[in-house]
Amino acid sequence: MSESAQSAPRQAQKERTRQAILASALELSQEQGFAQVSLRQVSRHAGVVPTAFYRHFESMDQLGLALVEQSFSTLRRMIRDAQRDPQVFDNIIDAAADVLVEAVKQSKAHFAFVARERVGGPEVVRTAIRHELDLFVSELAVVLARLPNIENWSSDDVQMVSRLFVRNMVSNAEEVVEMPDGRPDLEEQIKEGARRQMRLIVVGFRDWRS
Amino acid sequence: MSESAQSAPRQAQKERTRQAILASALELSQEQGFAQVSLRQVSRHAGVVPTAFYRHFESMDQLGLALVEQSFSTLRRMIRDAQRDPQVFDNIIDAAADVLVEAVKQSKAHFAFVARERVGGPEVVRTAIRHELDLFVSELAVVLARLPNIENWSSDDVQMVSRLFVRNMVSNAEEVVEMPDGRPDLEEQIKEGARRQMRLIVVGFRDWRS
DNA sequence: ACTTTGAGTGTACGCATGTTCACTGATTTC
DNA sequence: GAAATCAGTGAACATGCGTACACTCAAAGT
Repeated sequence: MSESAQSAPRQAQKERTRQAILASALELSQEQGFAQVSLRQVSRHAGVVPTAFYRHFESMDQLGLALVEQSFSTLRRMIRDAQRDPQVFDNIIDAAADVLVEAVKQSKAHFAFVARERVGGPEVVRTAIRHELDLFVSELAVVLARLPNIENWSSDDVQMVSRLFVRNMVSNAEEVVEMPDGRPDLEEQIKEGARRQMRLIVVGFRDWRS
Repeated sequence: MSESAQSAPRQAQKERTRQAILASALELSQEQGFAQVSLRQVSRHAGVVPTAFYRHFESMDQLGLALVEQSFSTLRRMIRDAQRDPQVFDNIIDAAADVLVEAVKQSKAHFAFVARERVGGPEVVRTAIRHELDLFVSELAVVLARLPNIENWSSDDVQMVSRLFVRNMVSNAEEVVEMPDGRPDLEEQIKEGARRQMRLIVVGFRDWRS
């Protein structure tokens, strides 16, 4: 390597290439789905020869798993931030809707990846995503269980609400992702939809348990 | 053609081959997703030489669209039958849960196809599925609007409930599809989950509108 | 009877793919 | 400053792909 970053320490340059490969795979996946992206396409797009790919990932499957990890670390940061937000205690629903739409907007590509590959990806990737989503449901349940109106619910009920919330999140992420660019009005509409659906879940639950 | 069906009338034999191609594509899609299935794989599996494929479909995309059509005709038959069932008037929710699980079990492959290719398929297929699902939401809304407890709701509300029901149907179809074979206990669990979620939607809606 | 039609065949082509191997040369290690 | 390391190179391969083309030979049309 002599032109793009001459004096980069070796490890840093390697990491940069690794990120270029990850970013390329993520971008190419958006157009055709991860499973249709070839090792050569990714390498080409990352500005690297196909054989160099193997210095970073054993196979395309491993690349896929790395993308799953990256995507969920984004998601986890989102829930951790939301937990610190005092507004969440007053009004989970509006907060969640805001956070969701904002997070999806910020890292659209990662959400798109999860939504798409959850059902459409190679089997190892699908399995990994399912596992991460299950974990995420449990983590969200912990957050929800601390909330004022919920603290005396059974843990099964909390788990179910959490599952419904996550399912909703995935559905709405799908919608935001499939949304044509430059239509912020639609985005507001989706956010409003998400809000109403979450309210529905909470209201329905409260009434049914009484 | 001389061995497999010597004296078949020409048109009938053609139709039979066409169905073999459709069935092959459906089966192969389950393992790898439709987009990874090649024209040659389908032809091979259908017992036909690759070039013969073109006598039936212009391209793999067209095959995909034919599968979408086939899948939704299954779905439509299901809703039409359910509409005749008097039980539906008494208890939409249990009826819907039964019908859903039963229908999915009967034509698992078609539901799997829709659930998978809705987000993971080639763009033309995705678009077609979205369109069909939108239509289906509207059709279901018509059915729902006739129901006793719903007849005085606004049509917007009915449309939204219908959308939530269909979203739920897709989600649950995904679960049934991803379900390991020979575990009827899980199936009952999914059915119960679907029932609870639909009840949630109806209860939530009723209470919020008052 | 004889001609036309058209579903299915077989060969052949150019192209993209995943993986192999021996290599280069700057950075790191000593 | 010599030696070792290792990210990235470039040529070569076998394989599977979509499609073009000329073909066969029963069934359908006359």
